[in-house]
Amino acid sequence: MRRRVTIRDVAREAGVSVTAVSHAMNGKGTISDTTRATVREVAERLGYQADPLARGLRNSPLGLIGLMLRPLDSLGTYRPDGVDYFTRLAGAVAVECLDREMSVMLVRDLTRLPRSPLTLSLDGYIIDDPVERDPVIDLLTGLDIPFVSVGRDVGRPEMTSWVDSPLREETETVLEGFHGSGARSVALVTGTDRNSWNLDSIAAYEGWCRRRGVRPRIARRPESAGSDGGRAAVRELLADGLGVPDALYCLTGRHASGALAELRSLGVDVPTQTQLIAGSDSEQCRSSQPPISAIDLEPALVAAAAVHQLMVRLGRVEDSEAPELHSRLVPRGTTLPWRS
Amino acid sequence: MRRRVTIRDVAREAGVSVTAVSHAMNGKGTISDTTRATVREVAERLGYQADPLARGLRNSPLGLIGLMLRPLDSLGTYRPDGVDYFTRLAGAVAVECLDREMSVMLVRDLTRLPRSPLTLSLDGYIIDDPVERDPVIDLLTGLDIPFVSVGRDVGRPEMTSWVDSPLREETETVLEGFHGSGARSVALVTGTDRNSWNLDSIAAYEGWCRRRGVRPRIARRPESAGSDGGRAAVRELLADGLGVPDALYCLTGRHASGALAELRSLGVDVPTQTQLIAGSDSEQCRSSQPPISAIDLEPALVAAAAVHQLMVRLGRVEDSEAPELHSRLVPRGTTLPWRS
DNA sequence: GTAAAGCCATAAAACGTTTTATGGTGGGGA
DNA sequence: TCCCCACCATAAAACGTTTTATGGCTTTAC
Repeated sequence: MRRRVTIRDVAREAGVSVTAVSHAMNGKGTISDTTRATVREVAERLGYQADPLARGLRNSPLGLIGLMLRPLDSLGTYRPDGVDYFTRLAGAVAVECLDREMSVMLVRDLTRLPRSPLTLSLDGYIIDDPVERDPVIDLLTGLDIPFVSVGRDVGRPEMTSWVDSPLREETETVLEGFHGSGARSVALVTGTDRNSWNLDSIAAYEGWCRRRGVRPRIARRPESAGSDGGRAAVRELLADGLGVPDALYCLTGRHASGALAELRSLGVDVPTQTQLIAGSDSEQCRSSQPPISAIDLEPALVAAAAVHQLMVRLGRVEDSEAPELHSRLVPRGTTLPWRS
Repeated sequence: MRRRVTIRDVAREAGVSVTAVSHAMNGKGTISDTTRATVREVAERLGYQADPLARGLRNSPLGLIGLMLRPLDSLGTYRPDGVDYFTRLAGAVAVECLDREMSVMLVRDLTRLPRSPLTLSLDGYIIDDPVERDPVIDLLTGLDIPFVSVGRDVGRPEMTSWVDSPLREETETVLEGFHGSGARSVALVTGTDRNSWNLDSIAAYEGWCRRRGVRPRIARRPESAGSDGGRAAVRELLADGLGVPDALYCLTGRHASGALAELRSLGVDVPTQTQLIAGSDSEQCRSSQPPISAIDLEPALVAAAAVHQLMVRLGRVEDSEAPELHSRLVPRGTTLPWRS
């Protein structure tokens, strides 16, 4: 019962050689039409499917790609409380793959040994938020494994295999929204990972400040510091002698929730005295008191775009235009009503 | 560059046989301590890792489990709009696995040929919401592949390898809540899939009605009918001559959003005339007007429990107690304030 | 002093494919 | 009649492991 149908069973049943079966099934070699038909018929009847492991041993594609969530690698745990962008992205990628007759597996940092099995045999990779000059990208490049990153590797301007949300416009939307509702002093709280998510947002913020004549106020805290990091960031900002900012843009949801708590415990009312937006929606944003206005990065769209581009690189689909990416501001209780 | 380090390379370098290397690495066979140490040292130096494909050919575990989302199989698409329980579950399972040095891949209906490659070589499976006497379970049982289901197979009372939310208590909470806020006639809208999610909820509902002396009113619509199904369910309920129910419990979020729309277009005010709760939270619930009160099934908890139990079955972990499951009612705009 | 019992190492088979190289048959051209 | 070639089919090697069977060498037991 345990035993599966092998190519030998088909060969015996069809009265031909193993080679004939292989050729008939894969359309290679030379074989007469009638033999091919017989073999295929027998294979179908027996429910034969080539064992992908045996096949993979000879370097055929497995129909399986890998997904690496780099921020979780550096975080150390794959279950950070209150962060759900990653689970949403992973689920969405999986679903995108299924619809394309492929599968996806989630993979840890490839440069950390021991690697989990199979990882070097996958057909391709999606790398979410690579760090600057990410060693994983060196590894994949060296092994000739195709990949697409979500977010640029900021240390490799020449690389083209990436997709990303329009960070610049997002930042612009947030800052202009703040400004439009009267906020003048707008501060930014970012993480410390050197990925495009942090660096591009900072650049966009600084550009906007320059154009608007606003003095930039930035606090950086490690992503791993969580809400404590957000609290500390607020204290740091308040210590610069420029007073309480009118608005705060925290890239990560956990920083935002810490920042909100700190502001309130300092007696600063949100949103009337200071408005707050998180750059990445999460459960913590939704369940804070008041719930934090946030940007929904639409991981489903990101996944669709990334998978599409990877399929192009794998030659499984022709190079059509990729789905457009855009994110969405979800106003909640930490922003004043904006003109929409 | 492309070529990986093989067991033969290690053997040559260490001056021993291939067998010796295999035994040294896997702790099997008989080998002296000194040889083992040498081999391990060489393997480490060369960065040797056994090829999982070659290894799998001999039936060793791949470190990879499969996840099947049965409702999506019957739905036909893996990307149903407005349903996010599945992506959340998939992501959470992935993350749970990573934290255990395993990987997970999402897999389509195994009984549908052609199967995607690798699927029959996986170490184990998690099957979300199996249907009654699910053929997939027959297949896995026949192949001796360990599995855990999320939700019971209602046709196999003898099966023990499952985890589930406390559906009975959930239903009880919802119905008692309705009752406590004055609702007397409480109707139920379910799907038509014969899984424990639907059937257990119905049983719990009927039991409650009996105890409370309430006349049961149930409408069933296919899950695939989406919000149109919800609209139709409401029309069906209103046609029974018992008037507008005081409260409605719709198991699926899409049915709930259709039901809400239909009620409002019929001039029934929600929540003052009829209250509404969805049994499974989703984006559609959150973005309806008004947002629909819903039960968050806490897919992260479900995933943790399921993965834990599967690891026990795989013998990768001793049989400790599994994480407790519970879900959470999220009150929004379609319920009256309840005493909490 | 011999037999039995470890101990250690290895050769070879097996896993299920794909691919390369080879062979056999029949037909057509010279 | 002979040779070459096209056409089919197959044997065998290869992929990188694990496992089984075997054998030589030391000890230990009697």
